[in-house]
Amino acid sequence: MTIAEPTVETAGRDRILDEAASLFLKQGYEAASVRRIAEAVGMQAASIYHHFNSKEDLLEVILHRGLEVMTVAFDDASTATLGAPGRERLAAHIRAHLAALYENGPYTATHVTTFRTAPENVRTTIVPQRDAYEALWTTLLNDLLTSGVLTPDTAVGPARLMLLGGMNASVEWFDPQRGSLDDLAHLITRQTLYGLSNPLKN
Amino acid sequence: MTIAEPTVETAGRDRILDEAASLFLKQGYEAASVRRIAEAVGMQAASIYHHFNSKEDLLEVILHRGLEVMTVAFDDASTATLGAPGRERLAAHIRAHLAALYENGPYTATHVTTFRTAPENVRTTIVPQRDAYEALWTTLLNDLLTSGVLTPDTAVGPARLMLLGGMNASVEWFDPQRGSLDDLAHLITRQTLYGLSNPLKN
DNA sequence: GTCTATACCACGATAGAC
DNA sequence: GTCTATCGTGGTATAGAC
Repeated sequence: MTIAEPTVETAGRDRILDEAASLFLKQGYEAASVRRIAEAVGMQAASIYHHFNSKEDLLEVILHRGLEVMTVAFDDASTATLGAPGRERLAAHIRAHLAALYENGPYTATHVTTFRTAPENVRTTIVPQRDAYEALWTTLLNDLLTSGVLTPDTAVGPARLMLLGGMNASVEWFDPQRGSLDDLAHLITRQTLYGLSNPLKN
Repeated sequence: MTIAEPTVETAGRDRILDEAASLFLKQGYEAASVRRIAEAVGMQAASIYHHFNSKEDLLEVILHRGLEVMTVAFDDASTATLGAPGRERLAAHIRAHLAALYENGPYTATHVTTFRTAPENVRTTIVPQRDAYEALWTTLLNDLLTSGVLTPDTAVGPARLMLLGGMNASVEWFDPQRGSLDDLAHLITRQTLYGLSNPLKN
């Protein structure tokens, strides 16, 4: 075999990122030590520093990747529902955000749970990409408002914060091993659009 | 003055709890050191250990107090709306939970943000009280379902998780200094009951 | 009840061999 | 690219004077 093996050159690096993100998600950034991360990967703590300059650097890469997963999912949902009715477009984007949280590694869930208390310089670096993701949602909701899908008196800003907050909060209780992601997406879409009130008693 | 001064004997202790809860809220439990907490109080780190056995002990007391604040607020809302219509009762309890988060010290907000990654033995100690608070909400929502305020096909379990999750997630963006708590409560109540959908286009 | 002094340990990170 | 060995720091916590 003289043909080069199709090895992914970042395999070792990605392995570290996977384990680190999982531990940051479960224990929090400060509580997860570099030694413990290295143990999970199966190497010595010092070896981590061949791939990353610092523990903060590790977190920064993970937070960026979490946002990248969300953003790609959002864009995919957008192209997949280009001419579709407003309610379907919203449903697809909700489903996409939840898929980012539960189906593409721990990066997005880790982002969502660790960003608020991350070291300030790390947060500062992440903010622009984060603003860009939120702007995507603002644009989507504004479109739905303009096209009459949402009530005219909808405050788009708070609505976006509530919707994203509610989805992200599901990491506290939703277990993708036990529940169906489609069911969760359907539930959130329905509750967001129509609420819990009994329409017969309005 | 031979009459005893009405001093609160736990003032020093409460002072420590206040500063510790604030720092746990802002930086997370692990990142906030005992030395830093002591500095905020204006004493030496060693003095903290006259009032608490350990840093974990400090966290445990704070988490318990956070739940106590929530529970008292819930019960007050219950007695205040005893004979009231279902929608008003729901509105009052939503407002009460948000008041616990933003108006009675940092305890409830700290509980909500640090419980998930708290050391396991601490979490275990807290769980029963936490379950009791969630049971209060389950009972309330079941009442509203039985009395026809909520759609008959409402899944009370997920509805409770979504509602509490959405309210708790507001700690990431709501600033009680800048926004009105009544407005927030009204917004969440309205969105929970009726959703964002334009009723004219249903 | 608060202080000074300090024990002891785990942390992030580096040096340098292989 | 991973290892062993180690450095320096800051962490929780304790001892004992005042």
